[in-house]
Amino acid sequence: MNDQGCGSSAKRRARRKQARPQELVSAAVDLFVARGYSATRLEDVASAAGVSKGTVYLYFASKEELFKAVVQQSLLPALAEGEAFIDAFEGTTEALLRQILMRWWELVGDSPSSGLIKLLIAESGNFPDLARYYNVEVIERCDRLIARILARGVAQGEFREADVDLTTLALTAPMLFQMMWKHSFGPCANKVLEPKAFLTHVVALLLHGLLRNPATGTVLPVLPPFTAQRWETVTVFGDGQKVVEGMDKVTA
Amino acid sequence: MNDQGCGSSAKRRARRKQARPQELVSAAVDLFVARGYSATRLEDVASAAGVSKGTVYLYFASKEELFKAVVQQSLLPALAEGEAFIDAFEGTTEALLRQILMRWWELVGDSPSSGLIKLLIAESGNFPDLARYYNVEVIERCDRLIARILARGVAQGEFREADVDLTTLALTAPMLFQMMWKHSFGPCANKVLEPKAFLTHVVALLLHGLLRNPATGTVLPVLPPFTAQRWETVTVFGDGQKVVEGMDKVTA
Amino acid sequence: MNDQGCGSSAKRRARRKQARPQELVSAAVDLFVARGYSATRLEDVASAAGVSKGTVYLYFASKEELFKAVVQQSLLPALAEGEAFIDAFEGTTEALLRQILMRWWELVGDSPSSGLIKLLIAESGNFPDLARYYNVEVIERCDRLIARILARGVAQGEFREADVDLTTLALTAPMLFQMMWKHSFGPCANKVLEPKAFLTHVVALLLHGLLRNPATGTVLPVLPPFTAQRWETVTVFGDGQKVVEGMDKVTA
Amino acid sequence: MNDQGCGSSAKRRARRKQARPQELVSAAVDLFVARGYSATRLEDVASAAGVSKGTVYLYFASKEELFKAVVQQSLLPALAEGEAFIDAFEGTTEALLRQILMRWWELVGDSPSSGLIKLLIAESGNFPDLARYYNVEVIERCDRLIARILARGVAQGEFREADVDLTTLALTAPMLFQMMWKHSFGPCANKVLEPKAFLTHVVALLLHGLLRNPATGTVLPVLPPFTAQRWETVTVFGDGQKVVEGMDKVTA
DNA sequence: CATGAATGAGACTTCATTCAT
DNA sequence: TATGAATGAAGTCTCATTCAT
Repeated sequence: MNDQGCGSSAKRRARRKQARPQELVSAAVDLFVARGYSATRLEDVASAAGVSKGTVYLYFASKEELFKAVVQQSLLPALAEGEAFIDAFEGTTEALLRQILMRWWELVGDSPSSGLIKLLIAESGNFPDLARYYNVEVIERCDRLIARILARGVAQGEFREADVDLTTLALTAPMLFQMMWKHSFGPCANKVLEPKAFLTHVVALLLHGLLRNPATGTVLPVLPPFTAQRWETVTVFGDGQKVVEGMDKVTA
Repeated sequence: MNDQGCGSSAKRRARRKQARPQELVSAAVDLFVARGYSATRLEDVASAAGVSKGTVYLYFASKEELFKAVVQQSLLPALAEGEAFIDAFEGTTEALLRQILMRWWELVGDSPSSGLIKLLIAESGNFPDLARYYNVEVIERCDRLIARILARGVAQGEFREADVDLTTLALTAPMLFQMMWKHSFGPCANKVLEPKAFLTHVVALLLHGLLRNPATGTVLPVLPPFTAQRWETVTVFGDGQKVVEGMDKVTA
Repeated sequence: MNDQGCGSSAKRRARRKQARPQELVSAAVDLFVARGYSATRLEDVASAAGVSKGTVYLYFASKEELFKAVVQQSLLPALAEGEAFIDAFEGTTEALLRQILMRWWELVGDSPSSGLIKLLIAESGNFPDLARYYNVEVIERCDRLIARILARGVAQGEFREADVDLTTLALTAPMLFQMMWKHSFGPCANKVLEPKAFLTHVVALLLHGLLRNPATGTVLPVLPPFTAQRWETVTVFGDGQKVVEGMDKVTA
Repeated sequence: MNDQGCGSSAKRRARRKQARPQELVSAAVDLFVARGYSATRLEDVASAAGVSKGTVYLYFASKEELFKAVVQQSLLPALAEGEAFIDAFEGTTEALLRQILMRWWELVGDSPSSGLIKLLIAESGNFPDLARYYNVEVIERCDRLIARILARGVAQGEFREADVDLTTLALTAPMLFQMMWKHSFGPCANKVLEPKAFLTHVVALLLHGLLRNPATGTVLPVLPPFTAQRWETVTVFGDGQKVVEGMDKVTA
C-alpha cells in the first residue's frame, strides 16, 4: 500500500503532461474565437486552462505557435468522417447531401471551434503560411468532398451536369455564412437563425435547380419536373409535429 | 504682426481641415482591412494619410472612434442606390436580381472597403455596440432590399412563395462568401474565383429552384421553424422504395 | 516677446532631440560598465538619462543596438589624437612613448568609458560581430599606433630591432591590465595602484631592454649601456618634491 | 520490501552523490566562461552535466552559490605547485621566471578554466564579496609568488632593486592579457598570438631591463609614489640637449 | 491647426526556483 | 536522490495617447 506511491503518481503526472497541450488548445480556441488573435492575452489562456502564464511556454514556443496548433487541431476529425460517410451512403444523393450538411453542422458548425474559420479569415493576412496550409488541408479537401457528392448525383442520374467548382462553392457559401453569422452578428441580431432549418432550405433550393431534367436535357433553366416517379416525404419531429412534403403539396 | 509669422492662409487650412477626416478614414480602411484592428498602428494610418500621429487625435477621440467612423462611413452609398434601382426597374425579376447583384459587386464587393465586413465580423465580439449598429443599419436594411425583390417576383407571378427570411439569407450568403474569400483565402488559393461568373451561376441555380413550374406545379417544401431537437424523415418513392433519415440514422 | 515662441522653442526641442542619443549613450556606458550587459535594465538606463522607458526606443531599436552604439561611440576620439600626436612629436621616442601613454590614460583609461573594454571582453562571445568590428577598428588600429612609435625609435637609432607584434603587445598588455584592474579588483584591493606611476614604471622597464646597444649589437640580452652620452633627469612634482634620475644615481 | 522497489544500491548512489558537485562545477565552468553569468541558464548546466534541472538545487542553493563554487574551485592547484617549484629550483632566476611562466600557462592559462578570470572581472561589480575573496586568495597570493621570485633574483645578485609591487604587476599584466585575449578577441583576430612565444619575449624584454649591468652600473629610476597631480621632468643630455616633459607640455 | 517627442500601461517571453511525485 | 512540471517575478518591447511647442 505504501509501495505503490513510487510509480502511480508519476503516471498521473505524466497523464497530466500529456493532456496539457490539449487543455491549452481548448482554452485558446474559445478565447481566440471570442476576442481575436491580438486581443487574446496568453495569460488569459493560461488561467482559462487552470495553469500559470509560464506553463503555456512549456508546450508552445510562442503565441503564434499556439495559434497554429489551435488551427491545425480543429481540422481533420470531421473531414475524415465525412469522406467515409459518403462512401458508405446508399440512399439518394439528395438525402446524402442533406445528411452530410446536418452532420457537418453538428460536428463542426455547432462546435465551439467553428469560430476558427472566422478567426482565420480575419488573420489570414497576418499569417500567410497558415492561410496557405489551411487552404490546402481543409478548404480544398472540403471542396473535393462536396464535389464527390455532386459527381455521385450526376453519376446516379439525379443531378444534371453543371460547373463543378462553382456549384461546390454555391454549397460552401451557406455553410460558411452560417458559421460567420453564429460568431458575429447572430448574437446581436433580432431574428434568430435556425441553422438546420437554413441548411435544409438551402439544399432544397439548390437541389431543385440541380436535379436533372430528363425530358429537356437543358443545362440551366426550367425546373426539374420529377415526372420519373412520384415521391412523398414525411418528417416527424420529436414533439410529434409532422411535415409532409411531396409533389404538389406541403402540409404542416 | 503676431499673426503672420506662424501660419498660412486660414482659408486653405479650413479647406484642409474639412478634408482631413475623410483622408484619415480612407487611409484607415485599407490598413484595418489588411491587418485587422489590433495590428493596425495609428501611426501608420497617420503617415498613410500624410499627417503626423498627433493630428489623428484632432479629429478622432481614440482609435476606437476612428474605427467606428470607418465602419459607419462605408455603408450607405450602395444601399440607397440599390433601393432606387429596384423601384425603377421594369424587366423580369430574374433579370433584376442578376443585375442588382452584378451592380452590388461592382460598387461594394469589388471596392477596397468590402473588406470591412470581414473586419467587422472579426471584431464584432470586441465592439458589440458597433455590431448592433451595423446589423440594424446595414444588414437588416440589405435584407429588406433582397426581400423586396423576392416579393416583387412573387407579386409578378414569377416566383413561388417561400420562407422570406431563409431565402433572403440564401442570396446573402454567396455575396458574403465572395467578399470573405477575396480578403482571405482568395489571394493564396490555387483556383481563381471569377466573381461575376460565380454570382451568375448562383442566381441561375437558385432561380430555377424558385421559378414556378407551370407544368407540374411542384412546390418547394417550406419547413416549419426548426425548434424540435429530434427528427425523422421517411421518403416514400412511387415504386415503393423508402428512405428513412433522422438525426442519428440513415436507413435505405 | 510673445512672438518668439513660434520658433525658438521648437529649436530648443530639436536640440534636445539631437542630444538625446548622446545622453542615453552616456547613461548606458556607466551602467553597462558597472553591471554588465545582461544585468543592466533598460529602464535604469532611461531613468539615468532622465527619460522614460519608451524613449530609449525612439533612438535605439533594441538593447543590443544601444550596446553597439555605446561601443562604437567610445572609440575614435583618442585614437585620432594619438596618431596626430606622433607625427607632430619631436623629442626622443622614449619621451614620446611616455607622453602618449600618459595622455592615453588621461583620455581613455581614466574616462568612465574605459570600462567598455572590460565589457566587450566579457561579451565578445555573445556579440561576435561587435567583437570583430572592435578588433579591426580599435585594437588593430591601436596596435599600428604603437608599432609606429617602435618603428620611429628604431629609425632614430634609439631602439634595437625586435619582433614588432610581440613588442607591441608587450606595451598593450599593461594598458589593458590597468583598465581591467580599475573596473574589477582595483576597488576592492588592499593596495592602490597608481596608474601613471605604473605606466611610467613599465615604460622604464621595457625601454631599458629596448634601447639599442651600439657597442655589442646584441639583439636580446645585456642592458643598454648608455655610454654614448651621459644623461640626467630631474622630475619636479607639484608639491615641490624632486626626483633626480641619471646614470648611476637615484635621488629622492 | 518497501526499500527495494524504488532505487538502486545505496553505495553506488553515494558515490554518485559525491561526484555530482564536481561534475556540475565542471559543466558550469565551460558555460559560464563561454556565455557569461547571466546568459548561462541553469538548465543548460544541468543537461551538460547529464542531470535534470532540479538536481542542481540538491547541491547548490542558488545560481549564485554555484558560481561561487565554480570560482573557488578553480584556484588553488596551480598556485601551490608554483610555490613548491620556486623553493626547489636551483638555476638562475631568469630561468626560473621563464619556466614558471611557461608552466603557469600550461596549467592555468591554457586550461578551460582560464576563462574564469575574464568572468570574474566582468562580474566583479555584481559580486563584490566574491571579488574580494578572489583578490585575497588568488591575486595577492599570486603576486606574492612573483614577488618571491623577484626577491630571489635580487638576493642572488641577478636583479637590481626596484619597486616590488609595480614590477610584479608588470609581470602579471602580460599573463592576464594573454588569458583575456584567448577568451575574447583572440578567436576573431587576424593575427594569431602564440602564447609561449609571447611570454618568452616579454620575459626577455623585462629581464634585460632588470639585470644588473656590472659594466655601467646603470640603475632604473624608481619613481616615488605617484600622488602629486602636476609634474614636470627635465632631462639634460651630456651634449647639453634638454627635453622637458610635463603633464601638458612637451618641449625639446 | 499641426507636430512629434515623450510617456507608461500592458503584452510577450524567459528562467531561477519550488515541490509533488 | 532525482525528476521535471509548474510557477511567477522581471525584463524587453510596443503603441495608444498626451502635450509642449
